[in-house]
Amino acid sequence: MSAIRGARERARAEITEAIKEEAARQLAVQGSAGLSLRAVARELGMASSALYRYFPSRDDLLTALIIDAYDAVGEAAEQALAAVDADARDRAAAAVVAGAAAPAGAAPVDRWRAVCAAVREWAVAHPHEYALIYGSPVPGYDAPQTTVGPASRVPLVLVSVVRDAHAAGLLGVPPGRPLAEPVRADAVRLAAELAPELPIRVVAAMVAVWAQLFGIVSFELFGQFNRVVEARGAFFGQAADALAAQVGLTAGAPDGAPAAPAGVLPGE
Amino acid sequence: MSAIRGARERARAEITEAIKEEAARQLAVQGSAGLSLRAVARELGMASSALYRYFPSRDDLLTALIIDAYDAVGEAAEQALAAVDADARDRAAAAVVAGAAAPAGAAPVDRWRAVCAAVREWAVAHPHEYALIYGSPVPGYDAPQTTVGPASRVPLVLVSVVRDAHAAGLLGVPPGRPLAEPVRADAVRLAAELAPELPIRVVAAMVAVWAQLFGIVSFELFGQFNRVVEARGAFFGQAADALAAQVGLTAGAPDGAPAAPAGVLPGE
DNA sequence: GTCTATAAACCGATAGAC
DNA sequence: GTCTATCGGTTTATAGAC
Repeated sequence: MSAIRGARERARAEITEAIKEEAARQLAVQGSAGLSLRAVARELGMASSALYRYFPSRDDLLTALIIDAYDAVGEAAEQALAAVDADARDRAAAAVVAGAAAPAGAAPVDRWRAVCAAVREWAVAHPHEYALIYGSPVPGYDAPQTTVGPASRVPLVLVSVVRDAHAAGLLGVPPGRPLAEPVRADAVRLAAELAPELPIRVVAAMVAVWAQLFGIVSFELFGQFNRVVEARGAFFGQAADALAAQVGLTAGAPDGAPAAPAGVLPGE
Repeated sequence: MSAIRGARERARAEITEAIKEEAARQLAVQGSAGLSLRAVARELGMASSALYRYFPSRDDLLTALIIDAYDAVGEAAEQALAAVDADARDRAAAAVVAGAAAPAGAAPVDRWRAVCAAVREWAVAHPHEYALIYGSPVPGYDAPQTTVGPASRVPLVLVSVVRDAHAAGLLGVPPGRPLAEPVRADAVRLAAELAPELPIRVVAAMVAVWAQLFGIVSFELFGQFNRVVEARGAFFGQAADALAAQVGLTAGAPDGAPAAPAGVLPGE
């Protein structure tokens, strides 16, 4: 009895997944405004009315797709961070055999770069899902509160990189003038929510950098770089480095000295 | 005879304008994908088929709207620059009476700020036109070559601010590491096209800054700043200052001296 | 140049049989 | 849970009268 309910739920989950997959495929050619329940049903060989057993309305399907997209890019960012750390630990272990320093993650700037690159790579690989979450709002659609959790995964990864750097004493002071008071107030509130130990200036800089990062990705994906920037990956890597500097992550030593040579992404 | 042709053409131009106006109004509630020739006709009290005498297809109407939007934001930027210069000249003239220096435009950073603010203000005032040109690409629509001229008005204004600063010896060296080779190649090509006298690093930085500027505007307009940034205008102003520093515009002195509180990175 | 009429589609959502 | 049938709308685009 719980067995047949299990099977039923499994079947339901499978069909739900198939619907979302087909919907995502349609998103890729029609855009979010062209997503049609009927077309999805047609392609899946079901009656359009059957879909309503899985998604009570078109907007609910859209919400599911949006959450999936946020989760996908968030997971890409998290995994990229884990991967760059694992890689660094491997190297460190090899060095320890030769008699060197302690185990740790990768250098802050390398972690930052890895996360940024992962976001861009996910976006390039899934341009329509990207447009769904970071492009023009879908007209007539209001994102429910359930999307904010998944939406904050990428920013949280970026924050964690900066927090770790700060904890390790590897975070400098971001450049720029003192914060205007209302800006400071926003940053204070954000800092209290997600990183109380970080300097307020750093928090404020992170918000700006967060928007700027996606600005570059959006310009590439939405065609603004056509006939302007050809070396997209290298350009992005350079920009990511500059963004790191803006939040106080320096390329080299704790405080001052600049370190490594030119900065192109490993994946490029 | 040429009189009646003149009248006819005037009437035609007026109706064309009315169509575009109504279409823009619809864009504001439906989004670009929901723009419908029939609805425009209905609202204008004409038969839908009559519109085809003015725009051969829906895409042509869309193209006209896109060009208008690019022109509008470009003009806003140009006028803001002219206004800030005029204002500075007024003040200078008043000072001359008191026996001070020669006439000139405003300070480079102020000009930069004015242009950035004008772009944002136009975007906030015309969110749907903004989304049309800087948001997700309209599915199934390919922008014709005729849009690239109007599209480059804003970047050209930004370039002119930097060029003037450079000519006046008021441009510093942008912070950051040396350019990776493919990025340099893009920047060299762009520099040859639109500002041969500018240092390559500055040109490269300008491209990044251009994308970042619109990244901030897009995040604000597309809802990513909801419940995150409340002091939108002040935040944007601060970010615009940081972007100015990235292209080498410093807040203060002519040449080297980092006049303002920490204009450039410590590592550079 | 504007109209009516029409073609040939499409859509979200619901009712009710099975 | 899936189906058929249907309601009540929508669209782009064209034909042909005036």
